[in-house]
Amino acid sequence: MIAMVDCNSFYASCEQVFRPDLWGKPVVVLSNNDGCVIAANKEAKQLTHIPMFEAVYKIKHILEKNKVTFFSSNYTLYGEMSQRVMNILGTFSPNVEVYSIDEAFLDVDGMAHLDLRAYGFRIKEKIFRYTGLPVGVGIAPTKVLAKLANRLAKKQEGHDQVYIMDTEEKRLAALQWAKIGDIWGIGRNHVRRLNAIGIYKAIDFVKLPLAWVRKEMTVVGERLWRELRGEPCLEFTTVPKPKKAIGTAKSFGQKLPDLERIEEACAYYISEVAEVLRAQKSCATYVQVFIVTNYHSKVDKQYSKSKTVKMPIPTNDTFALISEARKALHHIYKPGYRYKKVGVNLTGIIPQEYVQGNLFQQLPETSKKELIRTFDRLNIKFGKSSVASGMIGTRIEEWELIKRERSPRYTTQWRELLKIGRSG
DNA sequence: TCTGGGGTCCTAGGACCC
DNA sequence: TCTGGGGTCCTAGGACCC
Repeated sequence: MIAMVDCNSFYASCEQVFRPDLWGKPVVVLSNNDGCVIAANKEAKQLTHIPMFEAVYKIKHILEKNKVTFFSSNYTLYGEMSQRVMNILGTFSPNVEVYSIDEAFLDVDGMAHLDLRAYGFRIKEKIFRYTGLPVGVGIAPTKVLAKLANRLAKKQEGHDQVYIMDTEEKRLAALQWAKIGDIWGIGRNHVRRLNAIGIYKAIDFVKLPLAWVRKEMTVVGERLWRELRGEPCLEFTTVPKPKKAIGTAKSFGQKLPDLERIEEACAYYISEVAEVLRAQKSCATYVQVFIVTNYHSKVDKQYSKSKTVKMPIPTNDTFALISEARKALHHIYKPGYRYKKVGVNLTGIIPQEYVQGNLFQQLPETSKKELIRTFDRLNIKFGKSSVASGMIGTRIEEWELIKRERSPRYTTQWRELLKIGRSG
């Protein structure tokens, strides 16, 4: 059996933990650049039926009328709260697969002697007591069914956030209950195509011939189909695999027509991803750079282009990567457009000890590697970008994204600790 | 005027190589 | 009238997840 534990309205809940004055009140969290709504707590969802990913400026009046508190996203806080939850889960099973910032699978095999229902409640109660975060728990024979059990735990009356799918009757009842789009892995497009042939419930999906599923939904669909029938097909991976791609692409705080500012943002993003690359002790073979204009705009001319370049030798050296990325950017940049975003992507990622030089280009000598290591240590000690490539420039405020309503980083910055007591 | 970011997996076609 | 087979690399797009 596999348990799936998932935090309720995770971002909104994190914000509320530190704001008792907001308990029981509607709260939403906004995307980067405060562009749209990415999380809403139960109260906010009930109150206004706020569609997720709706542009903030379109629904601002609804938020204000209903006194909904909104926050810019504070990933430092969410990431750290997530670690606390995962640490607690580690006390419940030796095998935990962290699936996302707010979800994990627990291997519950070999715990047949336990009362799984009581076990589920213990997880829920311990996490709440230690972190203040509410979670739901679903336990079932496969990952896809555990996700479904988790959904039942939250959506059906009377389960109190814990649901155990431990019999064939319960599995069939769940499939009967679930709409096809409730299934993990079946998104908008597959729902449309399945509806078109008269499939609306999960139970109808598992009755489809496998050949149809395989042909129309590839091997991915086949795995879902089998998992829903109780046959495990998805791996359980407790040790996270090294990333195959590391990228970042953030909208600018304002539209940028000129190459100079875009170059600086590009260099900055490369510094960020190169740091992640070094932290996982890897090197990248390819660098991709892309630029886009605002595709929502009806008045602006549209343009987007990407370019991938191969590094002479796979590397994780910020300076080497910036220099190649810059060439790629020059290649695709065209004047006369208002750009909204530049993105970078490192691919062809290999462990750093596998990097091979060639006859004409030597691997970076030890002193260069030591320099980069010092670079990373300084930034850890004194904060992000304390030392950086000169290519980043000094006018970050002209392109960086906007976070007007960010909450304090309560758990990671001494200066932003929660204060309790009378002011003054 | 304002519309997110970071990922994975799969498929297919074109260019090119031998 | 007839026009290979096996492979890599790159790009692009579609689907999905949180």
